[in-house]
Amino acid sequence: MNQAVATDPISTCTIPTQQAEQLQGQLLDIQKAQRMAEFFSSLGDANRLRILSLLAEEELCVGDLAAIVEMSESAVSHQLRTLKSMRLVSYRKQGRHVFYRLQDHHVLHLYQAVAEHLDEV
Amino acid sequence: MNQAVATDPISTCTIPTQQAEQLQGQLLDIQKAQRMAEFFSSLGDANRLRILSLLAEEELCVGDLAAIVEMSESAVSHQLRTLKSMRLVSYRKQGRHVFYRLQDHHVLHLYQAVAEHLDEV
DNA sequence: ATAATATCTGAACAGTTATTCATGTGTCAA
DNA sequence: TTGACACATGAATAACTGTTCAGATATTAT
Repeated sequence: MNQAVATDPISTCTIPTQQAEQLQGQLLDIQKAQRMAEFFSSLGDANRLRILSLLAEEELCVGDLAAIVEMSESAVSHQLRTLKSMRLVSYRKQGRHVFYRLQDHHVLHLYQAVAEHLDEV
Repeated sequence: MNQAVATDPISTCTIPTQQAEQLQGQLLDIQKAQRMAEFFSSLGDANRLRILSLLAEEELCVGDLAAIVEMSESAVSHQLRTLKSMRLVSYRKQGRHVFYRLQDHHVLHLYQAVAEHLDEV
């Protein structure tokens, strides 16, 4: 149905229009770009990274996390919420405690890769 | 000199204080956490990712980038500025054009890793 | 029940960020 | 020189984000 939509010609300055159109095909589509951006953003906060650095060692409850990173329990809870929504952490409830842990080690590898990358420079 | 600073005892709820102190040693220090957060944040914007996805293919000037991603040249220039400050892209000037390219392929690998990670779920 | 503990939640506020707009700089062509 | 083009920059505005605060929920102990 909506194939061959006549879009405006791309007004380029150095490359031919045809090449520009081809590159537009390579272009990361907006929705995926948005999802990736949200993922990276979820790692784009120092306190969330600090929390993750602890959870990389062992599972911890909110109160202990808060005590160790020296943040309010509320602030930690809010941050865990966003980490949870990005599936970076999961949790189990035990009595009145909630223990959080890394959801998988993909994240840890990413974290380590960037840590090393920044040391290089 | 400033070793053995007597800090307040950590008031934990489930783990012993001693363990909490040990974990505090494992904790990502604030300055490094901040640098890592800035790095991840620089990837935390859909338009910047889209720009990077093009530069992953080939070097491009600002005007062509703007035309392909359909943003104003000013907006693209601002974004390139932050990518440049994070050493994600570099550039060369040629006449009145400025050609940007990925600074290294570390970034590309990171980008690809996350792209795949998000496809998994 | 009541109180204390552990966590979560929503509103509010401050700080940050991305875009637009107007303007400035540098390069090329006529 | 003049004008057009490519890009950069600063200010302003709107949207977003992280924290605090007050209060809600749920669990355990008394």
